[in-house]
Amino acid sequence: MKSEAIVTSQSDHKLVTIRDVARLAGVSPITASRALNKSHLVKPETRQKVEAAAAELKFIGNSAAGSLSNKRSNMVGIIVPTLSNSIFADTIQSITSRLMPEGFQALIGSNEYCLQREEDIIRTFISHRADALILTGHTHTKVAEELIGQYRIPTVEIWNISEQSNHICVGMSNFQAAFEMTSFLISCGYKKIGYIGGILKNNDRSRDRMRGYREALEKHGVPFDPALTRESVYEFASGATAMQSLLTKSQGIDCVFASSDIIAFGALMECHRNDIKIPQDIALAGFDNTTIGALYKPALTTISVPRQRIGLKAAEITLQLIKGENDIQKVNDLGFDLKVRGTT
Amino acid sequence: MKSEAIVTSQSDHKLVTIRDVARLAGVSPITASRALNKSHLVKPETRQKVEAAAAELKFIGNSAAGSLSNKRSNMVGIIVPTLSNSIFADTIQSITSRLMPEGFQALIGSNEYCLQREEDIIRTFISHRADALILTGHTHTKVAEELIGQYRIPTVEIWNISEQSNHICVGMSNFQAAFEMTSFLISCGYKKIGYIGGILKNNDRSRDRMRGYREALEKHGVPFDPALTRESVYEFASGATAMQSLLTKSQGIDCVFASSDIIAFGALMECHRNDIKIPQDIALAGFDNTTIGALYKPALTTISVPRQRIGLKAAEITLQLIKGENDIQKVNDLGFDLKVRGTT
DNA sequence: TTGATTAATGATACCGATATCATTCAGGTG
DNA sequence: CACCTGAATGATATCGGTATCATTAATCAA
Repeated sequence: MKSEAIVTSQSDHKLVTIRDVARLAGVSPITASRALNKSHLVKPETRQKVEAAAAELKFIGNSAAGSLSNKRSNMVGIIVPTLSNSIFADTIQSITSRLMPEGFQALIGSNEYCLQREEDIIRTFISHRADALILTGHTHTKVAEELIGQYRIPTVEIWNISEQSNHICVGMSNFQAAFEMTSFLISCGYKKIGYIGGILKNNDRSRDRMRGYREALEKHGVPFDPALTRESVYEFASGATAMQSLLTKSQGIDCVFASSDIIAFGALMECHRNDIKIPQDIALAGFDNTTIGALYKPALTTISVPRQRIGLKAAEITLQLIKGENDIQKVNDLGFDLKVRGTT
Repeated sequence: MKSEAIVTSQSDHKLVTIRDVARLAGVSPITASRALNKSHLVKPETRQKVEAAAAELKFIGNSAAGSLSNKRSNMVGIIVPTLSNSIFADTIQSITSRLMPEGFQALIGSNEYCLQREEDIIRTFISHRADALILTGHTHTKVAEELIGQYRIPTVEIWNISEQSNHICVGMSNFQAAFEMTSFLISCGYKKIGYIGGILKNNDRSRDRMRGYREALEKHGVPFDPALTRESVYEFASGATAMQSLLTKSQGIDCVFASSDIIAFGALMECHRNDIKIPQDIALAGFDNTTIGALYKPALTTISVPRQRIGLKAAEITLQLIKGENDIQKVNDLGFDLKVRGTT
């Protein structure tokens, strides 16, 4: 039977602390703490008493106090460019589902493709003393790198790989993938291949994909023509607009490589709208292998990126770093898959 | 000129604290604290000294210590069903963009449509002493409600509204929206209207939409026929499957109302694949007003939900609650828009 | 002139957990 | 039997901020 005082004022309310639990269990606070966290140090019988007391009081420990004392926040900061497309959401999902069971809370930030915002987010993550950071790509502000260094935050980069990076990275070669896709399109016999890429500024993934397109062309003796390229944000409508621009201003294009399925699908819609037959009138390839691209008929030729595996591996490495392990491979290439489907 | 010792061991490293800042600025720690947070309490000149010292040392305060002392974590917990579709991402985006400038960090959790997982997330949010919670919908476990009560966490519910809820809610009437859409479809002359809804279990939004569909039918004298309904998760492929099932097993359907654009678009793809003309052979309506639905030709008839405004208003109310304001409207109906477009 | 008021700053204690260093006691050893 | 060892528990200090109360000096009304 539980007696409960009716609390009239909100402010004078005291939350249950580990001392309350300890008192009810008849042990000292430290023993209670040990019983709840490092149970091998206490007698099973004691542990049960403490657990019963904690349950009875619906005790939820104050992790701020815990962090302050043991210098571990049990939080991991994750920064992605945006949440508004499911590509990064998948990665976040797999990171958190790996970290949560280990008792970590993910702090999630989106920088909206802005490095300064990323720096700000990193600053708040550090203020919360995140035990580790997971960042998208290699490109960060100088100050951000300095802060990471000064506060010694283990950091993992995802979605691109490079030997030159300051941090451990988990992903695939965006350059290589774009190179292979472009080479494939050339091998299909397409002569005038347009390109719709993401915004290049401060975005190593976009840059590497563009570079892959360009170098593949050049390797096969096709001159790179900037007039056949467009930049687009990762939105359907923007992809459609870019496609429209290519269709009107760059006559004779027989193929378009979009550096994201989102963009590609927007382009697809634009063609559909104008009764342009894919792939008969113009071929189309994407990047990322989204569900919608696979479902459309004809299905979109694309690069399959192991989004979930990137998240999982990044989480795995993060846990190792937090544990203090040092023998971790710096560049973790998880590969990609060229999915040849109906649009080429 | 800065002299910097080379730190060999990682563990003996001390982070800069406010005492270091205070020492460098020649003031006491509390004055330094005040200078950085409640600057109106110190002389401008002092503030500048402290700020200069903080900048010099690249000081980033430990918010765990701060929270512990002033009993405010400056964190707000947000739980959505999933991140894997952009609908909730938009709301999160607008919540965080309102909260960040006020100095709040969002804790984001996705329960994957599972109430028990929601309860677990709430528990970790409480352990971090989130100053407030923003939850999706009205349906939570009993324990979750108890914890929210015991720990007195101000809570806002989003994406549905109800007088019966225990909490302040911000959204629109999913029932009313589905009711109006169905009524509209009936007024168009469609005789046999199928329905593909989200999973009903533990999901008040799905239930309310289904109820809206059903009651609209009945009000117009059309008997509700369970054989014309399907449940689907919020994925393109699942919508396609449900559509396929309706097409094969429920002959004579002339219209389908899908309770989400994601589902509707999957259904659209299925029709496209089978050369079923929309809206000539069958009409189609969605819910949520996603960009892809608007872009497709014919564009999808749908319900426009003020996703960003829901987030903004929820953030606004959250801030008020944290400030201790009490005169807040309990039910905040932000309305919806019936977008009649090409598919009906 | 004096008491009152305000602005600016500081000393101390405290938030709630846990690291660290005792302490106690049972059981094993030479 | 003295000694050691390890298991279980406890006392105290500490993490890094800030609330609270105290102090000082300057301003002002009576």
